[in-house]
Amino acid sequence: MARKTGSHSEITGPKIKQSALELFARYGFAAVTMRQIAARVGVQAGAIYNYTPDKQALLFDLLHGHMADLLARWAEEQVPSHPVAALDHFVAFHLDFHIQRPELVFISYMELRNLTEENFKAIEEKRSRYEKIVYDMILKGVLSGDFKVPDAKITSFALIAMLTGVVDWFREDGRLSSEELTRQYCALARQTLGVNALA
Amino acid sequence: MARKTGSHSEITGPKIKQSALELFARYGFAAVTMRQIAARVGVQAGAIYNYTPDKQALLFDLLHGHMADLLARWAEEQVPSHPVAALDHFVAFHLDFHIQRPELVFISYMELRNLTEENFKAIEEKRSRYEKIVYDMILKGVLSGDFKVPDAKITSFALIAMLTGVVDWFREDGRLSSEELTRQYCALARQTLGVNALA
DNA sequence: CATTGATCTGAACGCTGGTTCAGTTAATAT
DNA sequence: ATATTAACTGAACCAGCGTTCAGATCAATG
Repeated sequence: MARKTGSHSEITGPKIKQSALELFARYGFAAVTMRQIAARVGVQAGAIYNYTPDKQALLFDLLHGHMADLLARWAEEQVPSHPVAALDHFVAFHLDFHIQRPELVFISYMELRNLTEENFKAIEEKRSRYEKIVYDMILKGVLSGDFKVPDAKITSFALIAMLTGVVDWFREDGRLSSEELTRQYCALARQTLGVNALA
Repeated sequence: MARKTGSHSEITGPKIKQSALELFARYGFAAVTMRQIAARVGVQAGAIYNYTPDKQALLFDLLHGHMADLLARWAEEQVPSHPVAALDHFVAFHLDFHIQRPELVFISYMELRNLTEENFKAIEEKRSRYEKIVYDMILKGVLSGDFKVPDAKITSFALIAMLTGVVDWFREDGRLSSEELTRQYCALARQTLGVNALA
């Protein structure tokens, strides 16, 4: 047998990406085999090579696509000019974006070390761009006097870690709705940045 | 050749653990081979099996030892009774402990999924114990009126994520001393928990 | 209906993985 | 000195790895 009825490039291609994502997230890049991915797609291992040059490219495409998507989405956002409103807006955006893609968030942190050096640099560059967005936002609020923080750089790291850490425990069907989650974290983020804090 | 001059069980044993730790942290459990570990120790792969039943046990011992150490150290601490002082104490303890073991912290998060089910449960149980300590601390402060937080459970996760995230970027020889770091994070943690916040 | 090209199979390639073990060596005890 | 044993080597085992490719199959085209 070869080529099953109804199989198309437009179906198999995305299915491979999706299967790779799920398996990488669950077992880790190094622990996942091409045959496992193929089995999940319903195809033999060799067929994958019609869609990707190798296993490494499969990982890189996922991570690179994720970061590109993140930056593109943020670029589309209409960010309020007032620092506190901008913070709320960012918290809502960041949580929403990350909660919708827990697997991508997971492997984006976990599998960086399995990238070749040049692939790693490409991802790192995009990550830095995003961190700078947060840093600039905080710095603006500090300069305007709306935020009071010990150190803008540290706070930017702390804020990102705090928000991104949510994907480790948040479940759509859990105790909290995503709206409620956003509300709580907006309040928490304001406190962390010292909004309304005494001089 | 066999048994090199000066080789002893008391030396090779710890060296294997240390080498495994370093390699797991750098390349990931699944990507590291027994031969790599052995080479770093200066021994053949087979020799490792005089010290550990298999690769899985090597990982489990590292993770389990780490969590046991964390809980044991905390149990030794003299924690102030006042909630804000207790918070400062915890922040200092947590940062200090984690900064001194970045590799263990790293693999404790990364490699959980490479544990067998029962090994995973053993680690998870200890992790929950630690999280409960933080949760209880926060709850006490909320009840006493010293902390103002949107949700004690969420805040405990956020606080841990914020603090533990430090190992991703902190370097002993960087811009910040560890004392300075602790000071900054004590201030940040107080803000996050709403110390001195308006009703 | 015949042909073509995209899609996939199935088997193979060379290699490396974790693990085992008979045998060798060096430290210790007698 | 000799015997004993803990510590280690070196080779082997087999299963499984990523990847390749000649050939089979199906969908689409003219």
